[in-house]
Formats: sequence, C-alpha cells, structure tokens
Amino acid sequence: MTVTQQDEERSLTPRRVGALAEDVRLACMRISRRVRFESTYAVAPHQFSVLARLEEGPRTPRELADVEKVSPPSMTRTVTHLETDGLVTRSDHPDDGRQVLVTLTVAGREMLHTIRRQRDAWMASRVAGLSPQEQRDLERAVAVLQKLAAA
Amino acid sequence: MTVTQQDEERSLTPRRVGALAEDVRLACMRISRRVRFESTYAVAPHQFSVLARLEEGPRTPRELADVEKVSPPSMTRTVTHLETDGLVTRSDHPDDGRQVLVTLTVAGREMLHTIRRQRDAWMASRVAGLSPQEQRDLERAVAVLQKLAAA
DNA sequence: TATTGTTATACTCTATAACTATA
DNA sequence: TATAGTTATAGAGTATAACAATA
Repeated sequence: MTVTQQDEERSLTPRRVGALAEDVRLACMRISRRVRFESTYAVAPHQFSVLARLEEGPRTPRELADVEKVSPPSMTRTVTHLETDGLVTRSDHPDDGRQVLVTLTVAGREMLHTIRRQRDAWMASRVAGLSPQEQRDLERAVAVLQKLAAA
Repeated sequence: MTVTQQDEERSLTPRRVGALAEDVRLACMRISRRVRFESTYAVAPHQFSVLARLEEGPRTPRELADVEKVSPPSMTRTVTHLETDGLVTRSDHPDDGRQVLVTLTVAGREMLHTIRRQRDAWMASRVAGLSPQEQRDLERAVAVLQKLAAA
C-alpha cells in the first residue's frame, strides 16, 4: 500500500480507528498489569493513588473520596492507615471546622519516588531492549498516548 | 536538533530511554485506569482475567492460580462464582483423578466479548478525536507497545 | 509421601446506614 | 436543615492452615 501526502492528512476509516483503539487499549492494559505485578508494593495500589493525588497539594477526605471514586468511610480508613504509617498528616481546616486537611509528609513523598523508581526500572529495561527504530517510533507516539490518558 | 540517517540507527541514550520509559509507563497506567473506571462491570476484574485466560483452552484451578498469581483457595472461590453464574463449567480431568478442568461456556465467551466492546467503545471515541497525523503516529507505535506488553 | 482441590478461619478493602460536630 | 467526617456493621476477595482424595 502506498501512503501519499494526501493520505497523511486524512483521518483513518472508522474500521481502522476501531482496530487501532482495540490494540492500544489491550497493550496499555497488559503493560499496566505487568508493571503492577513486577513491582513489590510498600503500600497498596489504592494508597499509592491517594499519595499521588496529594502531591498536587493538601485535600480534604471528601475531595479524595470523590476523585478516587470510593465512599467517604473507605477514604477515612485509607487516610487513617497512611497517617499511621507516617505518610500523611491530618490537620484542621482553617475556614471550616467540619473539614479536615490531609497533607503529604516528607516520608510520603519519598515513598512515591521509591515506588515510581521500581515501576520505571522494569519498563526502562524493556525499552532498552527495543531496536533504535522502535525507540524512535515510541518516542514519536508518546505524546499521543499522553493525550489519550489526559482528561 | 537535526536527525540524520545515522542517528536513526543509533540507540537512545540511557537518559532518554529512562525518560521515555517513564512517560510510556505513566500514560499506559493512566489509560488502563481510565478504561477500568469508564466501563461498568458485569464481572469483577479478577473474574474477567480468568475468563480471558480460559479463552485459550481449558485449565486446571492450579494452573489458573499460578498464572493469575493468587492462592489455590482464592481460585477455587473465583471458579465457583463463575460456575454459579454459568460462565464456566468444572469437569473431571481425563488422566488425573485429583485434577479438575475448568472450561469456558458459550455464555462466558459472550460475556468476554460484551465487556471488550464496552472497553473499546471509550478508547475508540478517544482515538477518533485525534488528528490524522496523531493517528498515524499511534498506528506506527502500536506494534512496539504490543512488543512491550508481550512476554 | 507428594500433589490437587477444597473447607475452615481470619484479615483487608469496600459499601450503606447511623451518629457527631459544625455551617 | 445540610454537610464533613467518623463509627458500626456487613459483604466480597485474599491468604494461610488443615483436610480428603488421588498419584
């Protein structure tokens, strides 16, 4: 099949979009699964997810429950666990006495970095094993993957 | 930066490999998470995973437990649940009286297809929203993603 | 005696409902 | 009266230990 400049400007056919979407989804889910299996956890996945969320700044348990799509009691339990482990702190909300602010500690931030290093180590060894051409193709597509992952 | 033919034949620097690996891993895990959140499940993730494994052919509970990395009692529970729902059947092993063969039913196979359609629907709408150039870049890289996901 | 599968039991994460404190 | 957070309680998934059947 010959690919002309004109072809490059045209969208893929719905059929090809469907096949591409299926392949990308499957590959991403398999990679994700492998990464999770390869790295040993100091904290459980749902705890890691909360820690990562707190990197952006302090949040209330309600906000964390909403964004993580779990119930408030579940988030209470998770936050309590993280607090016991010294990874977050609870403090009074300055404006609203009902609310609580959950903040990442230095240890929590270090835990995030440690886990990410573990996860990246496996993927880096895989990427290093690709051919130069495959690495270039992947580099060109990573921006697209990030766009798919966003919002 | 100018990219010559010679550059194309050279591997990326370790630093660039590391950055690429990090970006790819993060994007894949975010996409995977989004897909899981977007689709509503008729069966739980660990049950889906077992159904998918049985697509290749019948397996014993022991084999399923090993490959899914759960304990034998957990797999007994999962298989019992799937059997109750009519998605798999248990039968005697022809050669070894101790073992049991777990086989996918027609309903189980249909369930797999239904869930995959749900998952692909979200991804297809995302891919359809990409520019033609982005779609081409993604198509070129999907083989690399599949290679990363394999083995 | 070793292995497969199951049952017994306990722990964790999840949820809904009820309770307390504050707005 | 409504909302944030917690506690009470129950349901589902996981694990280890113990047991029955078979190799």
